[in-house]
Amino acid sequence: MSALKSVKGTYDLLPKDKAVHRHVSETARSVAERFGFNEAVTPIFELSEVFSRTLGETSDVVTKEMFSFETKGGDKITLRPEGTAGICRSFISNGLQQEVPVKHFYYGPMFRYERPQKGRQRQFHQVGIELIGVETPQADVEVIAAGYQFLKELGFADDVTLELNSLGDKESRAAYREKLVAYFSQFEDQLSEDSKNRLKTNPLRILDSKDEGDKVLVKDAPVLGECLNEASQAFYTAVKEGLDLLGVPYVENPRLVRGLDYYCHTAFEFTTTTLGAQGTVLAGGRYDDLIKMMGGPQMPGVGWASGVERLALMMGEGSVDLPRPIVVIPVSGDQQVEAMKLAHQLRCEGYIIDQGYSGNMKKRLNRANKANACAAILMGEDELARGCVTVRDLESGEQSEVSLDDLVTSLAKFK
RNA sequence: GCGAUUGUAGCUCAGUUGGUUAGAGCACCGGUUUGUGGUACCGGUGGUCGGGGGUUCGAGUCCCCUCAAUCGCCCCA
Repeated sequence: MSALKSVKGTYDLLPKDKAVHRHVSETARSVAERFGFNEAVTPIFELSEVFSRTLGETSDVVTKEMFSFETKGGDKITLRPEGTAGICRSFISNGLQQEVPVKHFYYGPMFRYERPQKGRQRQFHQVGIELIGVETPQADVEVIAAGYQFLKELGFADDVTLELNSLGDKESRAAYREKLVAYFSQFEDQLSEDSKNRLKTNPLRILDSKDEGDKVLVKDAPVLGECLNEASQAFYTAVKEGLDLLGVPYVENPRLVRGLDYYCHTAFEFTTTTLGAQGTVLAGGRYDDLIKMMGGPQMPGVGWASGVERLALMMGEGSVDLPRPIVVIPVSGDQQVEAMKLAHQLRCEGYIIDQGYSGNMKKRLNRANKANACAAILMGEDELARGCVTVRDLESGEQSEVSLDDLVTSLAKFK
């Protein structure tokens, strides 16, 4: 009880629950591949500057959520809090501008030092895709459509809402920021403490403040859309038209902003009301200046990340079954060796075979039940003498004798 | 980082205004059944009551600290 436990914000994923997580990540991989994104794996830690230089020095992720440490050689290392920075670093390191457009899918653990809650852990998992090297809205449409298809194949088409906004290009955003700061500054003393800080660090975030007082002020705040210049306007329209064309439903949310500095133009979020405060299930946007900020070439990109734990939570415990084995049971100790040999042969033929290690037949059948086995192969002295075994269908209870020569083919229905 | 709630067996929980040896269901192990599972009945293992300190003749129960989880804020997937 007071023995060892996993550290705060981490947890053990046992096979039953992992089956659900795996279904989520495999679905993502499958959809990504159909959209032309193949899996890349980057290290789960990077030099700290990979994140601090790109996420924005004032972002919460950098100021309070990074898991950082120093190596014996004095390198400052950070466990990755998100996936995009690593993919972009890898793009630069490997000279991938030669192979543009680059389309990567990733899956793996991320780390954020924050207060754990349901659907929010210190070590958690994300799947994501990044499309690098395409500056036209076609890329945004494809990326968002892939995200929608992923959620749809998990069965969440009706549980999520796609919220869409445009942050505009650099010029538009700077103009808006100025307008916004001017507006809120007149009411500075009426703003919540949090928003007073946000006014200095990230004024856009005031727009989605949950403080009631702030909400009143936000209602009359200037809207980003008004500040979009012609090019940004056209880009946004093209994205919307593309989504309409593909039948991807969305809701425009002019107050949707991003926490990380590197986003521009398209920002989107798939949200759900079923997870309490952790409503965002898949989110992303366009990051045209990120790679340049990191010291690489000017290279546009767009992508998203999605929280595996949150989606697994939505799926529900036990919503995905573990593979069902066929169990090999020697009727008495005399058939133990034969059973082991047969189990091995069938495994080599591609069957999922379980075998008990002790106990009489009753106990072994009992365990077969608990393992959710679909069939049992009973090996008794009598039938072995005839070169046969008994195959019992554990679903129906029907059983019949099968000659060892025909066994592999007659088991096919249990595969 | 801030605020609130919770913490008794592997799991879900009971445990009166502080009072002897802390209970139940499920799960697990064994038996009824020495070649046939999921049912039923019987029996058994398992707890320093999250941890530490304090008040008291006496603490699972009251107080303080600490750890963890849950909910909300910040922020985010």
